[in-house]
Amino acid sequence: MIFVNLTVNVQEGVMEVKRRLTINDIAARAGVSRQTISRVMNNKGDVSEATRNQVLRIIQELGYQPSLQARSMITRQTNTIALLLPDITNPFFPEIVQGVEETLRDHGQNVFLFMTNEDVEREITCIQMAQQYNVDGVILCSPRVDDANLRSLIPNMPPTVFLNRRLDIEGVYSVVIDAFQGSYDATKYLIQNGHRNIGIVVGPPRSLSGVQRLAGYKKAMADHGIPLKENLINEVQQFDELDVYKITKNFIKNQASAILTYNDPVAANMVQACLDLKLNVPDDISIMGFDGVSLSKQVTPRLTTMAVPLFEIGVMLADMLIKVVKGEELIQRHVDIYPVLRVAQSTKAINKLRT
Amino acid sequence: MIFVNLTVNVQEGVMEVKRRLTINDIAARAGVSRQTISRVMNNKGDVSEATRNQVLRIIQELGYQPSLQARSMITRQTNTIALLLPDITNPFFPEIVQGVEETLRDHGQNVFLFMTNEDVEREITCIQMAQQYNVDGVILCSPRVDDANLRSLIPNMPPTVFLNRRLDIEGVYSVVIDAFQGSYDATKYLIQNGHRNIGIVVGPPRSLSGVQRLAGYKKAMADHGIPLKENLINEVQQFDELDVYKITKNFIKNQASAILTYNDPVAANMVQACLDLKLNVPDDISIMGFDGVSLSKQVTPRLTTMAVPLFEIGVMLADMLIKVVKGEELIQRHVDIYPVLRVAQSTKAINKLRT
DNA sequence: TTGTACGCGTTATCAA
DNA sequence: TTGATAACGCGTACAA
Repeated sequence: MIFVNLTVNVQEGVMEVKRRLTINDIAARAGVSRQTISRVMNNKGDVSEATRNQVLRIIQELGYQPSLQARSMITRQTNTIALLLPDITNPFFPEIVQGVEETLRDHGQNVFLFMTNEDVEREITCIQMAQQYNVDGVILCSPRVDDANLRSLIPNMPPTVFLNRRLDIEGVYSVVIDAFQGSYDATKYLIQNGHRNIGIVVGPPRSLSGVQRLAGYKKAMADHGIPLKENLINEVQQFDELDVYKITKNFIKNQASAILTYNDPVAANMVQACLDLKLNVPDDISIMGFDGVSLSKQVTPRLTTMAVPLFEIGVMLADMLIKVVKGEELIQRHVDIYPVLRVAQSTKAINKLRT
Repeated sequence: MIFVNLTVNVQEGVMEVKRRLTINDIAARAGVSRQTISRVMNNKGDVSEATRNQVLRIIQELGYQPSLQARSMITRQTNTIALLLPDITNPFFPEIVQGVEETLRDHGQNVFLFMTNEDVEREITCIQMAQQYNVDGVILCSPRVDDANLRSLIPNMPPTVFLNRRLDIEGVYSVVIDAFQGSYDATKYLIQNGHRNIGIVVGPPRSLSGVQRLAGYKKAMADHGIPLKENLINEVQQFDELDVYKITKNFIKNQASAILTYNDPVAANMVQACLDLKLNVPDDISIMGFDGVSLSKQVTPRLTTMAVPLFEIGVMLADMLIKVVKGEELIQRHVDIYPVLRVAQSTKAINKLRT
């Protein structure tokens, strides 16, 4: 948006107007046609060395910047992608965004950021917005269980890569953190460290990963012959209604020796709740986080957690999308990410005799 | 990007092609001219109720979505703003982004996200990108001290609101957190709680707020008649070279009873360093954070910090920009934000006898 | 109330 | 090697 000043005659007299500097201005100044300018800028077609230098000099001098909108009307590419996520204040996302942004930048793509607040209506609105802006692709994270809505949108969507949602539809791609496996491994780790009364907090049944986590937990318990206790399974109905103190007390009342949470912030809050209730972590109770965000290393005790390579996930999402947009064949349409156990200070082996 | 299927005759026979559905398709289908469609979509001009309904039905049915690029070529508004920040993984930013995004959304504006990594080159590139996309406005956070570069860019920039940088130039707006006052108040609080050996970590001299923090600290010390000790002032030369353990040890060696940090993550790390060094916080040493991000409430002990209303700052930035973009007069071109002391558990009054 | 003609800034096609 | 012309999808001024 580099401007040129013009004096214009209007009824009232003379006026100074700012107008965007266009390719025509450069052409006029250089005494050549628009075409030549275009050719120089895009390195397409033959231009004599003399004209090229002349044109480049003028572009430089006047500070001309082409309008990407006008360009994309012709090329049918906007070099923009839409990144939809529920909530950037969830520490799960910033690193992913970082990975996405850096990778896309390297490929000349820019990012439209949409925040959907876990709201389906809004999600649809955002997708439509993205479509109206003619984005080249979409990276979409909507961690809820209602494929139906999404499926109906997909046929009309630009190339899309999903995070944490696997849809087996032609032309749909995804990176999915294996919450089942993560939860299974976490539970197994606790069991192997002598815990039998293992509590678990999971998100609402609407949450895709919540369902999988619970399944992983149950499978691990079953595989080790430990009967489930309903009062050690705490399903939060709404994320924003999570009352950590209440459920912590509840777990304690039911003699949990270890608790599995669904992310590090919840684990951190639970550690505080325990301390406030005069319980030592991990001596009296073990608490596990999930995701391995930086917070998990900043709290005391440092959280034992199932670490996920967030930045790399962002890079993958972007890389996959770039390939699809470019029309390259993707070898893997779906990538599974396995969380890795990272043992720190918030969990502890207990006396096997304790039940 | 809602498509229409076309059968096209090509040399080899017949081919199926997807093409974007345009206003012309709707017009043809409805048996009216494009203009009528346009009028309906934008609620401009008179359209008979019958035609309007007819048109709306067809739009709905075919799922037509206008191209915002084409539209903005005419209207000269893209309804997009660029948000430039150094690093979204810094917990200072997500809440601000949230505030910005929600507010802009309410005004029909969408967000281009650019991450600059504290790199001047990249910052300039991003600004140019934003210009090429014809964004309506820019929200820019570049917390470094080199106004010169920026000043030369400003004349050609779309309306811009700065975060944490005040430039007294006509048509430039800003929201600035008063790091001087914040640091002054933090220091004063510690002094009033009996501390005299107060250490401070500040960012590199290139960092705008770093300079101000140091000034605030020095002023508070001077105002209370406490002589400065050079070895209690620790200027980090590069943010990424920050070695919290080393400086913590150094502070301890120099008998600091309290330490001022420049943000909550650093404070959290320092707390851990102290614990690892067998010092209790706050009994042996008081540590203060800055910003009051959620981390400050999640660590143990909870951090005493200078809280800043991050979400609201995002809202302000967006509100100001919206007004400027709409050509409304801004009463306040600059807004100062004063950090508020939030006392928690990481600081403590000490025996006045101790030096 | 509706339609015609033009322009926005760029690239693609073809001819010179 | 270069230029004229059309096209992209839409909105606006004006005419019908």
